[in-house]
Amino acid sequence: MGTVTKGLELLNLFTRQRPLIGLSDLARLADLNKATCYRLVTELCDFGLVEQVGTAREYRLGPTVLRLAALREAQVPTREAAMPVLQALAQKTGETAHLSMLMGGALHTLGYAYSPAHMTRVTMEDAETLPFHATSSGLAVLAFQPDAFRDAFLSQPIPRLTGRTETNPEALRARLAEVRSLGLSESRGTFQAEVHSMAVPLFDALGRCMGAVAVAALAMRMTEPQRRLIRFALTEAGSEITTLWGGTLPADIATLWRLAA
Amino acid sequence: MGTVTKGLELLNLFTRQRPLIGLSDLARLADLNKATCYRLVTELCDFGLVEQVGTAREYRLGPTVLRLAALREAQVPTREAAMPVLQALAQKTGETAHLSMLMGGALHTLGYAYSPAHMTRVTMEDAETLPFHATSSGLAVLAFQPDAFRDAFLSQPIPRLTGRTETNPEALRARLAEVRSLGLSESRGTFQAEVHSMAVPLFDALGRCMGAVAVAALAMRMTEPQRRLIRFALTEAGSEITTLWGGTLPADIATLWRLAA
DNA sequence: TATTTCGGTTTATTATTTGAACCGATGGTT
DNA sequence: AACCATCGGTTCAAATAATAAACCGAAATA
Repeated sequence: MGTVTKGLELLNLFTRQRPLIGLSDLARLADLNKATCYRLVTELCDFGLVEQVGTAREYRLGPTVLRLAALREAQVPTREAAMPVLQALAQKTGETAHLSMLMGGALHTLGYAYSPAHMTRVTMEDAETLPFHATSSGLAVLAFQPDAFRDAFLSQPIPRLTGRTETNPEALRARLAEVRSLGLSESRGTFQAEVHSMAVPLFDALGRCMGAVAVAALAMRMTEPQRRLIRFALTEAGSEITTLWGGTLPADIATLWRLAA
Repeated sequence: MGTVTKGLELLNLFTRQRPLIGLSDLARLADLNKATCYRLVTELCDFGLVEQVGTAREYRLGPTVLRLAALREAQVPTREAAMPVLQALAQKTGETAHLSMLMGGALHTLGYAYSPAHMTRVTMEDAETLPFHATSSGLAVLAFQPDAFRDAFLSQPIPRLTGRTETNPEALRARLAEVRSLGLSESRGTFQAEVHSMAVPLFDALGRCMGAVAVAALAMRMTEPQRRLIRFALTEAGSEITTLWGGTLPADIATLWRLAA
């Protein structure tokens, strides 16, 4: 592994649950020598990707990430462009709509929109990491990745997150084949017990799957007519966002979606 | 210079004017061997900080920056917290309000707000780099940096940007002393010929200057009464944002601002 | 068709990274 | 108050990873 990667991996240790990390913790979490870790985190600090805060001298993500994000959105308005579609999707379905994207090999929440239709709803957090095997978005994306990527993921240990999480690699392989044949994925309580969701993949200009749009609802509201409605709204939103991103829907997916509608 | 820094410096080559860069260009711009550059940019790609686009295989900033920015804002709502103050400032002064922050040793635009009061206005771009010597924000921030930082900047060649730009290091040193004694800075056509602006510094919890708020107007509208109004609104906004950021206004600055009002 | 430049790869040489030991400071515990 | 563990940070010889030049086929450019 290159030194740059080692340094960048440090950034991944900062999460919503653990926003502040001291030097020793950082070294332990990253499995690095403390001196090495110090040198790396100092370089990240100099660049502003990380900053040191308060008297405890703990580290956290720095302001430079905001600048880079502003530059990125100015050039490729990924999030901004998709948000209106997401809001419309939440509106049409009366449930939580959700956009995720592959970032550095993992799937992360890019944005979401709620519907005021019900007093109970599935809530989301930006930048959250989504497990490939236990979410509809994860399945939708994993199904359309190159074989090598899928194989690499399925050969790792797969954690059970709820009583219904599928953890058998071969069973998952079958589910992914099914997702490919439908152009659409579902999860039923496999990530959070009371949540059912449906998702469709999103594609870039080269036909690579880059992310997913999903609708998540409390299990009890996922009736058959509601699922039909969601399926229709989802495929529509999937087409729109793919287009907005300058992507092209693979012909077979387009056909599948037309049939589903 | 560490390898991580070398890799991160590549990120700084992507700007609003030059969002896409090919491998050879990247190597030339960074003054690196092509093989070295390739290895570095590949590592950035793997992490998603950079992505390769289209058939020309050019590189641009990647989606991971969005995820990091979301995490950062969730923990430290720097931008989000300051935006309402900025909007109020634009409203009160009838001119463009502008927030900048030190990021990795350079000053960058973090946000801005326009006023509808006039049909002509100073326009801004997010993430733009602001020269320390030629903008009111730059002077406000530079004035309150540690001596080593200021000396390092002033010992570099200082570019002339307009006919009125001050480029003499000693003259600049005098201006910075003046800014310190007023707690406020001004620029008159030193960055863009027709723009006058005023700025105040912002401080963090340890009393370090982290950025600036500014109001920028067309030169012809910067009358003396207007400057008084702006001075008052700016110091108010500076106090508010410093507080929102969890910072503390140095006692002497607080006194200077009270006198100015 | 000839030539340059492109993105990417290979290799021995070289310079950087690494990790154990160490430092003074801090903060509980006895 | 003495003790002990742990903190952030530093040092330096040993080990490893980064580097640069030459090279490749493909694609522009002439």
